[in-house]
Amino acid sequence: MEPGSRPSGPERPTVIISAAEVGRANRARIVQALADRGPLSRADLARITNVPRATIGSIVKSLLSSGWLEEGQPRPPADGIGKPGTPLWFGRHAGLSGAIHVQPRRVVTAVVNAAGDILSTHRHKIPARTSTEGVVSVILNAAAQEFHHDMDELTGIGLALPAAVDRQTGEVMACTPLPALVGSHLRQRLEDLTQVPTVVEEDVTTLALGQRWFGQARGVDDFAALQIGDGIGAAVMLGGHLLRSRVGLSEIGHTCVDLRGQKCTCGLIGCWETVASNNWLRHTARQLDITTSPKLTPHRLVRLATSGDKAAQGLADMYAINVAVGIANLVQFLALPVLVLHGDIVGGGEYLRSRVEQAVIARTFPAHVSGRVGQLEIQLAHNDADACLLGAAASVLSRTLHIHV
Amino acid sequence: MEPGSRPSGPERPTVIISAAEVGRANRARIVQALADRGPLSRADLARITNVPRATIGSIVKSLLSSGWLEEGQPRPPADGIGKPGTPLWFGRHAGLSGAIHVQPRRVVTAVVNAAGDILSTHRHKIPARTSTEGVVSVILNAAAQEFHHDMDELTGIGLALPAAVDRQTGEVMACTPLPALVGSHLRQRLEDLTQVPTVVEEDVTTLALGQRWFGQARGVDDFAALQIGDGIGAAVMLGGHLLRSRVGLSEIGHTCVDLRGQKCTCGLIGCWETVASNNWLRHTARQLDITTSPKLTPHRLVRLATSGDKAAQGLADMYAINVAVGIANLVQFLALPVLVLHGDIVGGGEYLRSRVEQAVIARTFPAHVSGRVGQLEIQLAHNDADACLLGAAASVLSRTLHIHV
DNA sequence: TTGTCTTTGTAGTGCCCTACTACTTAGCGG
DNA sequence: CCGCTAAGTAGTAGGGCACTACAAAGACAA
Repeated sequence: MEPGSRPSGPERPTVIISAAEVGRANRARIVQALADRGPLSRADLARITNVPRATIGSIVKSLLSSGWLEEGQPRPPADGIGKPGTPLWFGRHAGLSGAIHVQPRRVVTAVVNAAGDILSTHRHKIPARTSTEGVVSVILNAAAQEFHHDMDELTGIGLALPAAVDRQTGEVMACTPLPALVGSHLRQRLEDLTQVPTVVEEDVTTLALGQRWFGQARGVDDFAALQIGDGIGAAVMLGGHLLRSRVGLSEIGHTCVDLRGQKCTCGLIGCWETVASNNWLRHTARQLDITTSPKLTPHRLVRLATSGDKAAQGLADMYAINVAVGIANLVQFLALPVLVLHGDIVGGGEYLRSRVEQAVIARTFPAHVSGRVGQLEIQLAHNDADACLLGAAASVLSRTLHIHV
Repeated sequence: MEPGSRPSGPERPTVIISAAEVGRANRARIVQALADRGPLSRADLARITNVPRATIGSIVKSLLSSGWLEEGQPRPPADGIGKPGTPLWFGRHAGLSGAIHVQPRRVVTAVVNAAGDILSTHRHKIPARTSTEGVVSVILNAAAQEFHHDMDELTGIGLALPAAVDRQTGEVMACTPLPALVGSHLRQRLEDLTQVPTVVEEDVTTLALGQRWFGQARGVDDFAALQIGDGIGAAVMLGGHLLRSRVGLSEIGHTCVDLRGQKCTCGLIGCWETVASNNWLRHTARQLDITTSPKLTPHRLVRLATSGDKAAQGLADMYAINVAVGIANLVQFLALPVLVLHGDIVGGGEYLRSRVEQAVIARTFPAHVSGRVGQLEIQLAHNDADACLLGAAASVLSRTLHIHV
């Protein structure tokens, strides 16, 4: 092959690793190993990483002196033989992140440590129909109040937005619930205010990071977090890394599952969202003469179904199948063994979860589901309320620690 | 968050980076930078990597002495000012890989260097209806013949199979065209024969690697290679890494695009393959009374269409749309800017390609297609014939060089 | 109480690798 | 021949892990 003209991809700069970066990367790995597995002694870490204890000792020493880790009370080994190891765990003020979760009607802020403890949190209302400046000032004020105590301790601030975010600049590209946020230079303004590095992420992305660092997917390298409600979003981790293109948006809710289906609000045909969103649920409920006084949600649907309403049971089954179709596509494509559900669908509880799981299994090859992989697990998020907040903190950790050497 | 019980994911071992690994990784990055961009001087490399020239000098020195790189004739810089740089490029016998491409009816072998030059190649027939032992012995003999000259120079052997392969063991899990290969311990037997480390990959995976190292996607970090013919397969690179779950198969051809569609041979409903495979093409042609004496292929279909056959034109449009639906899903999900097509569809030429591209654009959001991303590009593979062979070699390079530090 | 066994944590040295500075080499043009 | 620019190279410094040997801490038995 002649070394002639080449296609000019948007080039990722080639990186040469220096000794100092090795140190940073190794410290980060120790931190992540602890986050994944809980408190461990130096000897435990040495076994896991397959390096001499002395090496771990020196890495840990720097983490201890910088305040990331603390030594616990020595604990005798399981078989009672040998010197007790000293468990290492995060200090209460280690790896502090500022977390901001912007929702359509309010802003929630928190300070979170590396162990995932929420040290403080507050809520702030966003007035309806507010200008860009109005929304931004609510967010900035919320940040100023929440963070002013620990401002110099914060390693970073994470911002979870219900919006499409440009990965390079952090700029909001599109935001249905709060259109005012588009082009608001939010990251820059937060950094100007706080002097703390700030990372802006789409909310569903933070869900995956939050589950990975602090939640049900701790230590799990291959899984997806899905948010299913008014719309559908997903973030996938594969090999411990988020799936994200250098540029452009992930719109799994607008992938086609129904060639000859309904036209979606986005203009395309047969999007997954056209058959598995709250809108579909309400529209179909009306067609089936299922009426609930407030707007129908998966939660209310399941209440009806479990109270014996046949039509509601039928609708719940259809909804489960429609949700499952998109999930099954994800599983067929990427062979993900774990999926964590967030959003309104969580209100459907075990009733809905089991039906979705069965439907996904029915729509995927057995190889992914049984055999060596173990069971395919579809889980409901345990902490759906705080998930984005923890996720925002997790994105700070990922940013600071994941030296992708 | 209390460090209590954790889910036990199939754990990726935590790795600590040593100084020696830094050296290997940096040498690998220099090699890849050259493969991506063509011959470069040390100073060029230093600019690209943003490190001092002296550092590059020392890295290059070891690559020169180990025979990977050679110095070319010094070439004066573009503006004629300053000392001419010495271009570095792969030696003709640098990074030799053995490549084996197993097809349903034959085995093709080759020796390929790091520049992607095929130094020698041969074909061997596989007799019809052969036992496991029969197929294996054809492959082993082919390897023995092709490689016995350069056996100790080979950095590895790459094997591209039309089969689902277990990522950990290299064992064939399923193989429709050659069922005899299942459980044949092919990798082990090749390694026993040659004493050279061997990597076994599904053919479509090697296509992506081949395009990345030697083909149209050189230097491109985000793209997909698709094989569209009797079935549909895809391999995706994101951020320069292959998308692959730790375990389990990627079956994008069996993702659902048609909720209420036909039953697929795999047992699921509305798989992409049910509307975009050669089988669909032939079945629909019969329904439309389009007849060709031998079996219909995209190539023959386009010949009919361009010769004025209205029915064939209509069928080609439908085929393009059906192919586009699945590609559009991929683009919506992962925002891939480049897609390279392999397989029978390549026979459809520009006529078919442009129709597929238009249909994909019509089924994706403008954001991915225009704007900062640049145009969405759907390309036909230029070297479809040798693609898997080069891909097999590329998978060896990826394996030997991609120290995922 | 003491010695043995096992395991944990730590010095201290050596090696690998990149960063940095200063120098040599090489071509061009006046 | 000199000045200018850029490429390539010693040689030293420093960061960081590997390795070996050793001290420390508990369990247990003589």
